[in-house]
Amino acid sequence: MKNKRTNGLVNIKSVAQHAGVSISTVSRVMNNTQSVIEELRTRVKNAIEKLGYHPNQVARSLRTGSTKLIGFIIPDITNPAFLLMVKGAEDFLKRKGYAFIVCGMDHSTREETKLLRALLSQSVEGLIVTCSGGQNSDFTQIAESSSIRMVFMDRRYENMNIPYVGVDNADGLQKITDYLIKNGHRSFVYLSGERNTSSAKERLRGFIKSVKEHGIEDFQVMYGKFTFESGYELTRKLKKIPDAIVGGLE
Amino acid sequence: MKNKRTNGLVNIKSVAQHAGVSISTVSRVMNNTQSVIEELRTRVKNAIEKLGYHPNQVARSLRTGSTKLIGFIIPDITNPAFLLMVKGAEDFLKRKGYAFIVCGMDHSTREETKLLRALLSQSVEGLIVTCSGGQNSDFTQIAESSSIRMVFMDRRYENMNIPYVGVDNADGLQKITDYLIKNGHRSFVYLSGERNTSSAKERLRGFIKSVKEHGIEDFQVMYGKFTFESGYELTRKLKKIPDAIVGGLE
DNA sequence: CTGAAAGCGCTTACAG
DNA sequence: CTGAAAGCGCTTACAG
Repeated sequence: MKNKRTNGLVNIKSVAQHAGVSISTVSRVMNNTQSVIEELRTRVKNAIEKLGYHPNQVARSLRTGSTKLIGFIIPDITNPAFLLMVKGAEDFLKRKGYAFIVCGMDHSTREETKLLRALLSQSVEGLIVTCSGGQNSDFTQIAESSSIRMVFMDRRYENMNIPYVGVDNADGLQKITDYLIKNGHRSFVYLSGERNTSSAKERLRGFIKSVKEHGIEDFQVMYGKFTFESGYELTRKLKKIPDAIVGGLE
Repeated sequence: MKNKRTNGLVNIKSVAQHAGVSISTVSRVMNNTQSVIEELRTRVKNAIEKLGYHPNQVARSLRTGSTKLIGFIIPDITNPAFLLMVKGAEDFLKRKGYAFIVCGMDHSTREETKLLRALLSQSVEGLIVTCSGGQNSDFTQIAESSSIRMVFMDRRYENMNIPYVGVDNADGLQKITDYLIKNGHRSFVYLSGERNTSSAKERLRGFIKSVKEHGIEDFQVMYGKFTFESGYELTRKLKKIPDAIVGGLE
């Protein structure tokens, strides 16, 4: 009943023998893919139950090409902001029978490329990516030549023709800044996250648009990272206190 | 060059044809598992490079029984405390060529069992588990009959003969409480996390041991969850303010 | 409705 | 050193 190669899982053959049917029949009962007469069906079900059989998903994947595996690539696995987005997807896809490979690449473009390769080797069926920076030509090339299904989340590589899900960063920051100006603030400091990420660029664009439209000239842009610590450090460097500080951080 | 079943990945056969060798030779070059004469070796390497070949990990897994996949089961994927532990393991195992399936079970025992089943089906080679509560008989039974390699992290099921990595909760809380008593505090409120988890029990034990040893009788234990919010709510319920509040939370 | 057979893409004894 | 063949555990045409 135990087998080293398969983590001790019983295989379809042993179920078939135990039930006195062919493996085809066992497969049909499991997947409900063709009708099987009641008699055999119950024998198979009993055997499955008795042996504690669970189908080997690796073999199934190889055969069907469907791994039921989705890969996530995010900048930092310990940042709750990213994990909340992952959880949203997880709650939905778990019900569809998918499992997840979540990988952090520590904001590293090289690591990002390595992860893409690793996840492709694992034959993930789809990939959700919050990318590391402004561009990554290796990543782009590999992804495009692989025909993997993929979607960007929160940040994207703009030169790639890949679907993207994210908030309207530019509009959000513009509205925030409009609001501050409407309330009488006239001098600004803007704190930006990693300057080459799409989200940082879009947010800055919204801020700039607002101050320009209102003819504000007293503003300064500071670049840091998408962390609380970075916001703290940047503000400590301030020479003079502005009317308002706008944070385009995470 | 593209193939629907394999996400567009080139297979070993096409590499072999392109290089004019057998697939055995391609495999040997890739895995460096047997010597191959220079001439063939370079032809294979060129073919691999040119076609952008990456071996299908699913097929390799089925053959070798080694999926290079480690599963994590943690109570909540959005809680940084758990993710920091995951990251520690990740940093190490990534260098060994392993990928990760991280799953949150929302503190649900039923979900925990489902995840175990799913991860076994995916043929993970090992499992790292921070468990949901004090016991889960389905979980125990499935795990034990599967011979999966497994280790508990931070919390464990005490009735299982499985390795466990965690801090010495009892000793820690005892020292904290000793310290407070030494500094003159005489009345205590103890805030506990989910009362049936091993970590909550151990911590409470350390606290109790300390107060008993010092003959302190003015203490009260309150049960909540391992969250900041829970700590807040519990303290709001306090009728009178003690000398010290001891938090056995995360 | 059922079973025997082919095949998914690899690795690895086996024979030469 | 190399290739042809078996086999990992499934699914799915194919024949009956």
